[in-house]
Order: sequence, then C-alpha cells, then structure tokens
Amino acid sequence: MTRRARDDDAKQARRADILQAARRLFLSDERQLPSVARIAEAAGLAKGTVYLYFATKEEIFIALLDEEFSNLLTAIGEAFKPSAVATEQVQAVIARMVDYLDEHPEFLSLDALAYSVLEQNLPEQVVRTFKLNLTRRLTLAGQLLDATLGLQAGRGTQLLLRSYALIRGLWQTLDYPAPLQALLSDPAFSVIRPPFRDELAASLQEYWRGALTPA
Amino acid sequence: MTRRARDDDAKQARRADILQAARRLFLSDERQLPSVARIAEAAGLAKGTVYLYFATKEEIFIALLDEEFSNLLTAIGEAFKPSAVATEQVQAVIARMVDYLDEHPEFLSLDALAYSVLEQNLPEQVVRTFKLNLTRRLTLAGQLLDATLGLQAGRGTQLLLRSYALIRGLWQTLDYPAPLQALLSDPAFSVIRPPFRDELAASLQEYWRGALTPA
Amino acid sequence: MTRRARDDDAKQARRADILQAARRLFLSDERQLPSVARIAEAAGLAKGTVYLYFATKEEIFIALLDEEFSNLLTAIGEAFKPSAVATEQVQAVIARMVDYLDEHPEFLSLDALAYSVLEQNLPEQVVRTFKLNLTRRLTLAGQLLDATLGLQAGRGTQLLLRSYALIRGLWQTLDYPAPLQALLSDPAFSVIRPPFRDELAASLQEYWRGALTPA
Amino acid sequence: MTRRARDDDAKQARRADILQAARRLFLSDERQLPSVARIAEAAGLAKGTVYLYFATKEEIFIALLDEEFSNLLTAIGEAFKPSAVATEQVQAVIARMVDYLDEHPEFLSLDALAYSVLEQNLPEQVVRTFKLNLTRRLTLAGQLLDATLGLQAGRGTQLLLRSYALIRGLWQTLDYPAPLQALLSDPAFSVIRPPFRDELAASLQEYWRGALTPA
DNA sequence: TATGAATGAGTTTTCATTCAT
DNA sequence: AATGAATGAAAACTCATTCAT
Repeated sequence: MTRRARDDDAKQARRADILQAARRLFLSDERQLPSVARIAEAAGLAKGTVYLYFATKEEIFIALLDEEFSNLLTAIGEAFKPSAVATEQVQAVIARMVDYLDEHPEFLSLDALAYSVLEQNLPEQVVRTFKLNLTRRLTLAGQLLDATLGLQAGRGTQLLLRSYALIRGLWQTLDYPAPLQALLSDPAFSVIRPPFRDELAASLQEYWRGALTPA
Repeated sequence: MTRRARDDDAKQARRADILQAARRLFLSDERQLPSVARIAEAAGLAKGTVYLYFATKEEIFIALLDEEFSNLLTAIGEAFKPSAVATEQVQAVIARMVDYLDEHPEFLSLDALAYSVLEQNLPEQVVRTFKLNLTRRLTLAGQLLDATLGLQAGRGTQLLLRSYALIRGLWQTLDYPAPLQALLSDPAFSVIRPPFRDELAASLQEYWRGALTPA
Repeated sequence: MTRRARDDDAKQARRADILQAARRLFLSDERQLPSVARIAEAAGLAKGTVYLYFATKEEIFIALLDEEFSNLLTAIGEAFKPSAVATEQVQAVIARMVDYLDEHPEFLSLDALAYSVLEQNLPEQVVRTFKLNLTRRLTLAGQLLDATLGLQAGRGTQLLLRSYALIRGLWQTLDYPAPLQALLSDPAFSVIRPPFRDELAASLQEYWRGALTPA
Repeated sequence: MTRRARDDDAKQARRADILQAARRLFLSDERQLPSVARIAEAAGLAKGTVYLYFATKEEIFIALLDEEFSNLLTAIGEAFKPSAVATEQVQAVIARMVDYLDEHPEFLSLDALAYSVLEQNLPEQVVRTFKLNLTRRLTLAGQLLDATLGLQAGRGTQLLLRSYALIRGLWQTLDYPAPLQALLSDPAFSVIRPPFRDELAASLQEYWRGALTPA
C-alpha cells in the first residue's frame, strides 16, 4: 500500500504523480485519453485513489492542459527583454513559443482534443473556470506585449489569441500518427508534410510581420 | 422496404441521400457524430443498408468533408479575376473563403473532428486517399495563385495551407457550444469571444499581408 | 449465433425466454437481482440482445412481476362459482390465492424488492404504467367480488388491496434465507417461524371474517 | 479532532450521536440508506470513527430498527388498562400502534428495507441477535395480551405478528416517493392511494375483529 | 439489394471498509 | 480513540458492425 499523503504538500505531490502518469501515457498514444485504470496503475495507485484527486478523467487532462498553458504564457512573459528593440522582442517571443511547443509535444496533442473531447465531457463550470484562467493569463501576457511594443490596449491579447489559433491549426494539419506517416512518405504528399517546427516558425513570422505592418 | 437501387445512378442517389441525412444530423448537434442508426432512419433506410454504401461511419463524414474541401477550393479558384491587380486578387480570395465558411458552418465543425475523431477510426488507406485528394486540390489552387500573383512555385500552396491552419485553429478557439456561451457571457470573457467571421477576416488579412510583404 | 426473431411471434418468444431465464436465476438467489450478463448467458444470448427487448435490467423484473400479478388476479377471478353461497366463495378465493402463491415462490420474493429496489431504479413513467395495470386488474377483480358477494361498490377492491398487504407483509416476516434458517432453528425462535402457507391461510381467514362481519 | 470518548458513558453518547445522525439522514431520503461518509459528517466524526462503534453500515440501521421495535412494543404494553373491558383494550392497542407509527415515519421506511437490504448485508449472527430481541419483546407483549384478553397461550403473540405483517405490507403498498405521487394524482389511481393512517386503522380493526370472533 | 436482429468489447465511477499515522 | 487516505470490486449500457433471412 502506498504511503499516505497526510499533509498538503504530500497531497500536492500525489496529485502531481497522477498528472505525470497521465501525461506519460497520453504521449505514448496521442489522440486518445488513456483509461483511468491505466493512469492509476502507472501512478502506482488504486483506481479509487485517482478519484480522490480528480472528479473525472477529463479533469485530469484539463488540469494538465491548464498547467501547460500557464507554462507557455509564463515562458512568453519571460521572453521580453526590457532594453531590446521591438523587432527583437517579437523575434524573442516567437522563438520562445516555438521552443516551448517543441519541448512539450503533449501540449498541442492534448489541446487538439480540447475542442472535441475534453470540453464535451466536462461539466460547464469546470470548462468555465479553465477558460477564465486562460483568459486571465492571456490578458496579462497581452498587456505586457502592449507595454513592450507600444501597442494599443488589448492588441497584444489579440495577437496572442490569433497566434494560438495559428499554432493549434498548424499542429492538427501537420501532425500525423506514426502508421499514417509511412503511408504519406510518397513525394506526392510532401506539400502537406513540411516539418512542424519550421513551418510553425515561418508562419508565425509571417503573421506577426503582417500584424505589425501598417496596412 | 425501399425501392432497390440497381443502376449506378440510383446508387449514387442513395449515397447522396445518406450523406445529406448525415450532414443534417451533424449540424443539429455539432461536436458529435450522429449514430448510424439515426443516419439510417433520417435517410429512410435500414442500418445495414448504410453499410452497403460506406464501410464505416467515419467514411460517411470523411466523404462529407472531402466534398466540402472540394467546394471551398473550387470557390477559391473562381475568386480570381484575370485582369485584377494582385492586391485585389488577395482580397477576393480572402472574401471568398470567409463567405464560404460562413455559409457552410458544418465544414469547420466537421473539420474540427477530423484530427481527433475521424482519422482515428478510419483505415489508413482511406485517410491516405482523402489526403491525396486534398493535396491535389490544394496544389491546383496553389498553382493558380502562383500564376496570378506571380509567386515562386509552391508558394501559393504554402499560403493556402497556412491559411487553412489559421482558419481551423480560429474556429476551435472561438466556437462554443450553446450552453457554454451563456456561461461565458460575462465581460470577463469578451477577449476570447470576438465574432468568428470578423476575427477570421482580420486574421487572414494580417497573415496574407505579412506573407506577401518582403521581410 | 442464435436464430433471429423476425416476426412478432418469434420476438415474443425471445422476450419470454429472457423473462424465463431471469426468473430462474432470481429464484436461485432471491433478495438480489441477477446481473444482465448472467441473464443473457442463461438465455443463450448476448448482453446487447437483452437490451433489444428491455430498456433496463429492472424492466425485466417489473415485467415479470406484472405478469405474475396478472396471473394471480386471473386465478382469483376464476375462483368464483356462480351458484355458490358467499361463504364458500370467500373460501374459494382464499384457497386460490394461497395455492397460487405457494406455486409461485418467485412472486413474493420479487414483490418484496418492488418497494426498495425496483421502483427505486425505474423511470417514473414505467412505474406509473405498472401501477396502472395493477389498478385496473385489481378493480376488475374487485368488481367481480362486489357482484358475487353483494358488496358495496369498491369494497371488493379494498378487500383485495388489504389482503395483498397482509400477504406481502407476512412473506417478508416469515421468509428467511437458507443460512439464517439454520441459525433460527432453536425453539426460542419458533414463534416467529410458523410455516408460511398455514400462517397465510389462517391470517387471510381471520381478516376476511372480520371484514365481512358487521361491526 | 473530536474529544475522545474514554469512559463508557461517553462511548454510549457517541454511539447515540451516530444513530441520531443516521436517523435524520435516512428520514430525508427514505428508501435508501445514507452513505457512511454522510453519516460521519452529520455526526461530526470521521468515517473511520463510525467503524469503531458499528462493524458495518447496516448495523447502524438494524440498531435503529431494534430501538424502534422496542419502543413500539413498549408503547403497546402501556396501552393496556387493567380495569377496561376486552373490546376497549383492543381499541386501545390498535390506537396506540397507529399513533406510534404515525409519529415515527422512519420506522416503517426502515422496516421496508429490512428484508431486502439490511438482512442482506449483515452477518448472520447479528441478524440472529436482532431476531432474538424481537422475539422476546413480541412474546412478552403477547403474554400481556393473553392475560388481558384471556386468550390461549401464544395467541397474543400470533395476533401481534400478524398485525405487524399487515402493517408493513400496508406501508409498502401505500407509500409512494414524492415524484411518483404527482404522477399518481390522477383519479384512476385513487383506489390504490387511500391515506395510510386511515387505511391502517381500518385494516387493523377488521383483522382483530375477525381474529377475536369465533369462527 | 435491403433488412434489422444479434453481437460483445470496453470503461467509468461509487462507496463500504481497512489501516497507516 | 480518532482520523481520513487508500483500496478495489462490481456491473450496466451503448453502439458500430455483422450476417442470417
């Protein structure tokens, strides 16, 4: 039997264990949420224990996604360097986003299930809270952007939201499950199979250039 | 028992009936594929009959999506006017895309399930064929774009692919199921709830401007 | 694979098979409804097939109970002999009830779950329909009683309802699961363990005598 | 942490707290035993603590039922008035039973679960002890009845047992959960919905009259 | 061709009870 | 004695797909 998590720290640790197990399993079979039984097993816990920390399976994954969003936006916030010129700031932000996403492949995979699977099976209040967190973080990062680049109030948030849309769309367009990759190795498909990271960087560059260029 | 479809025309008609029923049902409850039983009922057929025309449920919807893609790219192709200047051509293309998507709400809803649901439950060969069709149409439209705007070979396709990514990401970011909309009516959420059509048009403008502006 | 039930007769037969399997299993472990898996297995069908004939597990058993009620009240109806005198009619009715219950041990066992298990887990409309059937049959039998014994309108139904209460209460008071019977074999318990059939007959006699004796 | 119950008095008090909490919760949702978690919470204790006083959840409720039986039979015993005539004695006993049951709605609700739920999940020895207590009390009250009414030895107990059967059967036949009541408000159902108290009194009158009338 | 009866895999969640602290 | 974290058994139901008729 597992050592009991009595105090708050131990409980946080246990919760983190579950999230970690869920993340690991999800990564090994993207596009499908692993069963609670597997998560519990991977975390070395009984099924029932998982439900002491999360009300439903989907809450595990929305928590994971929430965490990742937080990390991403924090990373973006840290990309700004006070003294740099605007162009460099933008480059830094884009580079930071690209790096983060590259290092966290589970983020976009999970995000791709948010619309069709997670939000579908989650009580509305939970989705609302998730969206609220997201909105707050997005707004904060947007304000930082406004200040740094001297943008009109709210414009930074708008840019981030549109960038996010571009990112998630690009992922879903360019990510293929392993078995399909083999089938698409024919040159006929090369136009729809550019490397994700490069395409992401290039697309973001183009979008931000257009967004910051006076019409 | 329904009148039997003996010749090819009758078969095509029956197939179309099924697609039409599926489309209608899907529209009434986006984010979830209707069951085969309901599709069959809506088409006035028995469940088994549906399987004479489509090997799996997902094939129905991938066929629907394929059809829509074809229509969209055809519409884009028709947007070009030989004599117009480049800027106007771009405007026309964007306007055509926005209009098409506005008139075909099922397209993006269905597209949003492609990554997580459709491709998941489809034999690889079927996905491959779908992707092949898509690639061909995209390439053709891209070539037209190259010619019209005097772009480097392949650049038009690239622009279209990136635009598509932006569009699908934007949809998933801004579309909310009805019950959630009520919960997000608070002004706190206004930044993540701009009207889709406006946001789409503005984002595409920005992206294309950036893409066509020399770095 | 089982032969398919195409026409209505075959379907009725299949439904009856399921009911029969459920009855048999229930009898072998009263006080607990068998699982659908076991019922299906006992009927030689797949689980899903059971659900083609009954919407929920409880509906199987309420159907069984409904059937038994119908049989019991039919039996009572048949107990009347046109030419007999009142006292004999009453004796005949009581004897018929006692005999029926003796021959159908599953009836009272199941009835004992109606209040606490069946009605609990059944949609209200189903319970309503069941009660409606019951009321109708009870009323019909009651009217027959009124006519035969020259009772005031409605009195026969009342007598039947009260008799039913006495019967079901007696069963729950005197029926013990096998393992408990051994433990209660001590003479100390003899007062609470008279043979059910005798006690039932005697109690009904007393009740009806009192009910038909002017105060 | 709650103050520890060291001496016997304190322990008895804690036990009583648990019973009281269980009774209150059960009353608010008849037909279903409240969970141990809720009972513990309502008693201001931890779940584990409940198990220091009762071996299983059902033991809590069988203890409650035992208590109620004791009270009922005590009440019956107190109904006898030395100098009254037989008929009045009987009336007094019936009236006392009706009053007690009217004042203690949890008794019959709980009793209705005894056969199907409580005895099911209880170790046989516990059931045996419960039955033994019941038998003793019943016998005592029965003897009192024998003496008072000049009955043959054992007859009083028999009358009480049969009355109890009538009572519990009547309750289960006439008690409906709130949502069902609305559905049964149609006059079509009036025959199966007489007021419990009236029906109880009338039925008991009839039964006792019959039982005390020479055949 | 058309039908629709039959199949059966697959998974979440609750909650009484235990036992480490 | 008290706590409450951990356990894990248990089962209903859906629905895509098959195939006998």
